[in-house]
Amino acid sequence: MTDDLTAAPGRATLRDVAARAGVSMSTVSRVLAGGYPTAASTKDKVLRAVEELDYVANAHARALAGGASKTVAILVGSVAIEFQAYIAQGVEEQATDDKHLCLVCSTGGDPERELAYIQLMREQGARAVVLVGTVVADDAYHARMRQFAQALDAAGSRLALVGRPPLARDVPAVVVEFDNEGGAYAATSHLLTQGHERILYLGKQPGQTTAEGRLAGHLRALADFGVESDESLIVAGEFGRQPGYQMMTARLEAGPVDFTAIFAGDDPAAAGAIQALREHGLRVPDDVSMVGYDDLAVAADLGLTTVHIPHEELGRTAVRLALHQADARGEGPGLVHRKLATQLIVRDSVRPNLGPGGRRPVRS
Amino acid sequence: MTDDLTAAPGRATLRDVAARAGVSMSTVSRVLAGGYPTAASTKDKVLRAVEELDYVANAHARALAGGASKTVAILVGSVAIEFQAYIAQGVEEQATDDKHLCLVCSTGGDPERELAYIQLMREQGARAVVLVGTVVADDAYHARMRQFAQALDAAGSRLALVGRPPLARDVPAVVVEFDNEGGAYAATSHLLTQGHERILYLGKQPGQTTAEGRLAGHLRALADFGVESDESLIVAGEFGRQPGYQMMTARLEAGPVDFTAIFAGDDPAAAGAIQALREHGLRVPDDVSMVGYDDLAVAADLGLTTVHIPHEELGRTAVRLALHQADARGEGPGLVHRKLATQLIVRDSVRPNLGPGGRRPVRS
DNA sequence: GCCAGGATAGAAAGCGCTTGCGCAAGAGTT
DNA sequence: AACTCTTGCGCAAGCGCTTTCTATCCTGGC
Repeated sequence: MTDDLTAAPGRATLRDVAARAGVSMSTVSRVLAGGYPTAASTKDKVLRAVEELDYVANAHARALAGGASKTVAILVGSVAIEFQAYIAQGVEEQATDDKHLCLVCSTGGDPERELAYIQLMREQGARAVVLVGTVVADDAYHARMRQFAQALDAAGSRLALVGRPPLARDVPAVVVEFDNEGGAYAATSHLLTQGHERILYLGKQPGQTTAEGRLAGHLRALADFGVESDESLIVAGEFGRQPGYQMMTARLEAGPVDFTAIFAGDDPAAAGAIQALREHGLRVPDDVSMVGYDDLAVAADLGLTTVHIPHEELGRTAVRLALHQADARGEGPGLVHRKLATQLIVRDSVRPNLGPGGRRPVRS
Repeated sequence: MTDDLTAAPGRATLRDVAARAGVSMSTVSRVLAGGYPTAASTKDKVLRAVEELDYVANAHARALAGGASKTVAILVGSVAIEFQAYIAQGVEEQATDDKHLCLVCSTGGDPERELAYIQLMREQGARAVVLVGTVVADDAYHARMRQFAQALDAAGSRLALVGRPPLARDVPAVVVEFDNEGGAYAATSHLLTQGHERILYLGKQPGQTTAEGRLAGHLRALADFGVESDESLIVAGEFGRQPGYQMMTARLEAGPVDFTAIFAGDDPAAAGAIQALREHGLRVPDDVSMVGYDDLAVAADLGLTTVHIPHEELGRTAVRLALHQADARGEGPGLVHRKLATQLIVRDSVRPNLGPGGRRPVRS
């Protein structure tokens, strides 16, 4: 029915097209590539032959002969993790805009697999390899990563780290971070401005740069507003819904509600905390105010005030920088470092604190 | 510091390794490929040379010479759409399990781009191309898609459709659907069993097979329980949070609350509807019961009773079937069709209806 | 009218790797 | 002791495409 042209078994090659069009392979190649003077009649014949044979170029042969391969790879823990999916989306878009193909690999958060994939991407000749998400990094991992960065660079490719700290100043790589400290400062400032002084911080994780940045911003805001920080108001735990729920539950069962607001390390943790609060008869924001971080879908659903991270822009920036390293002025030899701003998104999870011990906004 | 081995500019080739190891290229190739008798000493020399030169194979050359390319492609509307991300995750996992690389492309829901990408995947020699998500399909689109399926098949590749109806019985492709009708039947039955008879259905979309299946299941349940269906209880509109909010708001403002439960076409729509209800002073499940569909994260957050779709399994099944077509018995010539079961997930958004006009459960 | 130079197109040399084929040797076979 | 199998490895032929390097032919300029 529709197969009048897929006559030949297998797949037509450049040679077949050339034969059919009655020209040389070089000519066909040039017509297809463009940018070379070709007689209209010849071009016609070639195009017709291509059509008739349903010719499809072999990308591998092309890459082999032509050199560059035009692919960008992104290694995520999982695309099913919203945060990483957004970044992947940005990477994919920018790659497409730059006429590159996007290879996505899930590492499952396993450093071993991540390293293995980088190697694989080297084989693929990926022009850029962007790494997203957290992995526990020991020294061996760091060393190999440095080596990879070097190797990729030597091969005209580039390693890009998103949301991770730079490996070192002398390692050629693109690093795109977002402002954890600044966003947290804004969030806590918002709470303080609304009269909250006893703010519970959920999600302290020593050694995890993202978490550390947020806590630092929180503490700096406290200090700037002249509010003493209270160790008992900082609870350690991971990010995520489940941990958030557990941290909150534990805190509620361990003692009194001696805080009027909560700053959850990320939105999912906030969601979990909200559930825990509800189970203890506490409502947000009626009884307790809450702010989160990341601005994921759940934040919108819950009406949660949070800190927006320009996820897609992070991804886009990473590949843009990696692909056009010429435009990018680095800090160290080859190191290009960017930090994107975050932004406070005010919704309905914070209420002014007017109760006993509370006070009106410090300024305006 | 760590670059004692990346001495050579550019990248070491098989030839370099062979020279360094003092053997022929063929030998190196065989050692690396394995599955060929090789003297231990030779193998040692080769491996050492590989190490010393930091040799990385050229995947393109390998694909060109060896034949197969070992990549699987997935075309989604956007990985930032949770539903599709889950499926992509499944595809990625199965591809990895089968030693394939996974190429992810976002079409933005544009049929044109989708078609263009399929062509590109043909060039890449992808072993399978899985299509996810909805696109408006006109006849021309259908015709070209059929042609692509045919062409991919002829090239030893395979087209896989996830969550879409088959193109035709005679088109070689893998089709993996999930049971919309059955899931909806279960959801509505659940509502009916809880004594709800006046159920508002949100999201009628003629011509959209997914939506049609769900509505059909809903109606069949109604019929089986001897409840007359009421046209006024079926509101047309798209899936998604925004449409859900709007459908609900419009309904609420247009007339009385003459229903005790709501069946939202998908979870986001349910979330939107819940917000609209709240804005009108109605609470779920206190005032109105609600069920959704898809079992996305928001359903867990909202405690929404919904229908679970085995997203990842859909993706995995698609590539499994596409890659091992031998195991798969088809319906038509080359058509492999699977329909995965869905499952009702009961949470806290449905309350028995005991009010006037309500009645105790029909059975049990 | 003759030549420089642009427009066109072909021949051929690879890109880096896999593999069929052939050739040594050492290991078994009668 | 002559002979057939393995085992181990090198040779060389491509895989399908891009890209110099050339070879024509045609045009205008002086």
